[in-house]
Amino acid sequence: MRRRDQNERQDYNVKKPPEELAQKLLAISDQLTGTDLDVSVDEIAKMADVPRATLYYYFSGKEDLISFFLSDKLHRVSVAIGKAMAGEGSVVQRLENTLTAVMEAMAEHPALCTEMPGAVKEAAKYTEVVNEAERVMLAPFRELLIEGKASGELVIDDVNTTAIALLGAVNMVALFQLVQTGTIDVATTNAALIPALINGVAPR
Amino acid sequence: MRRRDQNERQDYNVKKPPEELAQKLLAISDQLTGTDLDVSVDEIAKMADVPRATLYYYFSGKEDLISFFLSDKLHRVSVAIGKAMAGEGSVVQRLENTLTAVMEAMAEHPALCTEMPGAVKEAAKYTEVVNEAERVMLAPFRELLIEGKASGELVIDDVNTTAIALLGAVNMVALFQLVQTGTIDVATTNAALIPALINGVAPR
DNA sequence: TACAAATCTAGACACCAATCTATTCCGTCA
DNA sequence: TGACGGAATAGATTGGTGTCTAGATTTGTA
Repeated sequence: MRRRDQNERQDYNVKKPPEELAQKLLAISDQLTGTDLDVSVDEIAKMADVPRATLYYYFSGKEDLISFFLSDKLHRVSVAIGKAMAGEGSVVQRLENTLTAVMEAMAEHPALCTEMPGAVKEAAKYTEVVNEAERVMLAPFRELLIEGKASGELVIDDVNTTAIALLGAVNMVALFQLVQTGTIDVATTNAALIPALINGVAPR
Repeated sequence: MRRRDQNERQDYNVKKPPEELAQKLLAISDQLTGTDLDVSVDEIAKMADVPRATLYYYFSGKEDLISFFLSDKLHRVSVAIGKAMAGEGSVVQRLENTLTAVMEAMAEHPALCTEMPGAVKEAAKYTEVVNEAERVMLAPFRELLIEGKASGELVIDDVNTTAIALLGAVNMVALFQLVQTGTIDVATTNAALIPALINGVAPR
């Protein structure tokens, strides 16, 4: 699907979709679990009861449309994750809370864990979404790690790598759960996952 | 792209491609880094100098073709990973070696880290590949964890979840490296990643 | 209200990729 | 040797994205 190689087109949408259209689209957003390639623009148009031409009027293409959905999901979870990160408690406690919040976000919006690796892979196309994901899901980890490293509450070599590893671990575990069982059992999964991430696998 | 919903078609290839065709295909396998959607069947056909229709004669469709490539890559790395797992040293040592081997595998065959999450997501379509990935990349971790848990060399709650988390961490770190720098610096990355996974982030 | 500008939409089309269908090729065997 | 059958392939079909244009509708404003 590399049709943009020559004949460059704008990757971003010039016009912002008006509120009403945005509402209609967001209303069907949750039905789009396998958000990426399984749904045609035509289907989206039908579901939202919007002419296809209108979608192309407001969005520069399918990628832009998909980005809109993913961005929405990221926005919706950003507050919870931010709260977990900035809340009360020790750094370790907040790190645990944040891991939980991310897992909950993925449980609630499966596309976040099913599509994000694909978006990262094609970061060139999904610049916006990847940046946003970085802000919402990765930055909190990184900041906690920085804080913990500074205060001695955590022992970390490379903060950035470690943050990515944490997100990757949560993402993959969530993805497996999702594929195998259809949903994510946040409580049970986190009980197994978080200690492994915080304490490692070597005995203390 | 859901054209197979009704009118079910066989997901697997009935005929095995003859040696010559297989050779031609595997010869171009390494040029296919972004293996999944970026390459059309037509391009594969041209690269391998084979008529498109012939590919459809031997493979049940694009997915089957992609699976063929991914399986090949998995086979090629399975020995190294198996060796790391079954080699000399303590469980922790072997776990480190295995983590390194997986990272090296991804460095050598980027598709393994870029495409695997997508394949897991669509496990229904990529049954074969996912099973193979499970055997090659996940089972080694799980077995080491089981062994370590039994011997007390490791402390683990849920072996399965932890194994997935390890793979997810390696995968995501590799993916980021790949996207950001174009290659994976195995030595440097592992130096930062492995301690975090083995020892966790909390101080000892 | 009436007109103009901005916004939106229908419909047709160009293009590309995946896949199916019907044909050709070619070795074997009666 | 010629008809059968599987291997291989050319060409057509289908479905989806993205483009374009002319008209319809809404909005702003005098």
